[in-house]
Amino acid sequence: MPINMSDLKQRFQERQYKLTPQRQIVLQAFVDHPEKHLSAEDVHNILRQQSSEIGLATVYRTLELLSDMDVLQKMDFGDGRSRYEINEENSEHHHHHLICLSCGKVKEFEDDLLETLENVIARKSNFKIVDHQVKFYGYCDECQNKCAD
Amino acid sequence: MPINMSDLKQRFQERQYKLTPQRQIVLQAFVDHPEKHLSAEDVHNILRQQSSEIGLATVYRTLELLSDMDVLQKMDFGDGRSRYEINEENSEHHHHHLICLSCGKVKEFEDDLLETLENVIARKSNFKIVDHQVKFYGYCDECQNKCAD
DNA sequence: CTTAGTGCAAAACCTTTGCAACTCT
DNA sequence: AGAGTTGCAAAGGTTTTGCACTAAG
Repeated sequence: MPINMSDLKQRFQERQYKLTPQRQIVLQAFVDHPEKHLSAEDVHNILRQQSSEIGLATVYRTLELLSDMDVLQKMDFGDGRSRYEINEENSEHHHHHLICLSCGKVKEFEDDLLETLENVIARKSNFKIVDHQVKFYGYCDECQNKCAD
Repeated sequence: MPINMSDLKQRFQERQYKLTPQRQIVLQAFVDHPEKHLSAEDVHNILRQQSSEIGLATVYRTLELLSDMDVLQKMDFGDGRSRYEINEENSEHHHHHLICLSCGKVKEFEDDLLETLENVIARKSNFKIVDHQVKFYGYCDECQNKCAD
């Protein structure tokens, strides 16, 4: 269960934020599109298509707010816009992103090995790590077959 | 030795690029500022300060060109602009970036452990990895001491 | 009711592009 | 000489902001 609704309500209350319909439908867009990395415009389009009118500025403000609350995670794939995905709170299992340099698709890869690395870093450089983001660039299965680049 | 000048000349010739003074001073800015992650504007300012006039558009075009040539590596630290650093060709030893969530400083950490992970991924998901970028978010030594956040 | 949130349009940024002038090779 | 390069200004695209209006708690 990715999102706990009652817990969410509480986290809004704590900060005296209001749980408006706009904020709910933005979050719903991410629930409806798992494994996607939606940009602000993506979210805006999804909501317009389902006749849930919302201003683009509100989308931006909501994405920032949800990121600050650690409900979403902001990320960058080098395509000139920020993208977001739901932040799994049981962050026991991290996943990494495999970005294909040929077709641009982004795949995910489950892995926990980085915990080890985090510990090494914490010890060696006295840096208290709270999160990480890993991107691998390469060529996906399909593109490798198309042409041996 | 980070940059081999005669090798560089050759790589320009191969692609019929010209080794103009502008391109040289942009690259020089990175040589003069190791361990920094310069943005286009950073480079522009550095060059203006040393009275090496250059157009900002040229800086952008040069940074893109040098990235395509793998002389520089483009990266994103989430501050709304692209940053670049010299791409060590003896890429035997990778380094990761430790980004402090409090003061924003970026430290580097040398490490090779990720090779292992790359092999695991290549086997499991049939993805041919050619590069990776790892960012760790947390709190640096100084900021940990200032306040226990 | 009171405070926070929304929508719109304008502004702010970073980055790219068209084009005439220029310069490496 | 000729192809590639520069600089400037304008355009493009994403994100932020000011402000009057609206709605959640």
